[in-house]
Amino acid sequence: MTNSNHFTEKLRATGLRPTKQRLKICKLLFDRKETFHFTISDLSNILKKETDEKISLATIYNTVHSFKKKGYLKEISINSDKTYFDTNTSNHHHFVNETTNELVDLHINDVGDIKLKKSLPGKKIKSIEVLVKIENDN
Amino acid sequence: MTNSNHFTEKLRATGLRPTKQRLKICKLLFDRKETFHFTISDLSNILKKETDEKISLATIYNTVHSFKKKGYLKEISINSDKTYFDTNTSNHHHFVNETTNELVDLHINDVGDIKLKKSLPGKKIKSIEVLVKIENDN
DNA sequence: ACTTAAATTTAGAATAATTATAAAATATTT
DNA sequence: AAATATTTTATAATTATTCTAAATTTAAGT
Repeated sequence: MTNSNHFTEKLRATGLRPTKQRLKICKLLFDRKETFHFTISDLSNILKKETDEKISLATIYNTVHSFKKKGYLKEISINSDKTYFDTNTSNHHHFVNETTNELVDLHINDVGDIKLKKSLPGKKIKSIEVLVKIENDN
Repeated sequence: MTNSNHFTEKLRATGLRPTKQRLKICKLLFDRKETFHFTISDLSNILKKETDEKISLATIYNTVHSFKKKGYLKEISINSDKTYFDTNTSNHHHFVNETTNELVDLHINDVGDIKLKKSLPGKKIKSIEVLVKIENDN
């Protein structure tokens, strides 16, 4: 149960009580090598399959939002009808496949320096994000 | 009525009948120097004020979507809770002010060449969009 | 362990944005 | 002007998300 403990500590460290539901969701989201991009609906479906004791939809919303607030997740806006979350919270970019709606991470080092020749007075830059829209070759 | 005629032709040219409602919305959206960023709700509110004969919400949705389909408008995804449309349909980038949610265009020439060091086999790049998140200095 | 207080989960209601429907109005074609 | 196709409209339906308040669980104090 090393993993469980790991998440228990992670949650505690940020002031969240390690409940059954949160631990389950942590395992699902963070026990993987690859970045995971998902919608609430994706997550809900996976949980429905993988879990014997059902987690209510309200809890899934609550959990994802508190994870986001604590910095475990990032929200990404690719298209307006779906809200994606990303387990990769570092600065990075994305490919989005417009045919399939699939998302792929694009590492910050895989994009050359971005030179802005315009700036807005009185504003501070928080981040620069690149979205590469792709489609299947035909 | 040169302007009206102009829009009438524009609409006809793309197979849309120049109705009262569409002409009104055309004038509102395209009779301006600057790019206009708006949500359906913005547009609806402006129309409510500026128009004597009310345009139904369904028509506003229909019109914006057909304008988008015809390429008069671009949809932009900045944050997931608001759907913006943009009268600038050329390739360009955006600043988004995270404090105010305001959008500002960033011309394609104001961003240096973007070098991608990674590519996805079997995929064709359709566009590369940069989003610069800013906030007010303090 | 037992009690209390605070946090969390939950089902279901409420809200908000968008889409669907089908009748009435308008535009175009004949 | 009549016939046909398109568009507008009000309203209903749908969907995603948030709210609410009661029940449950967790953590802390004893």
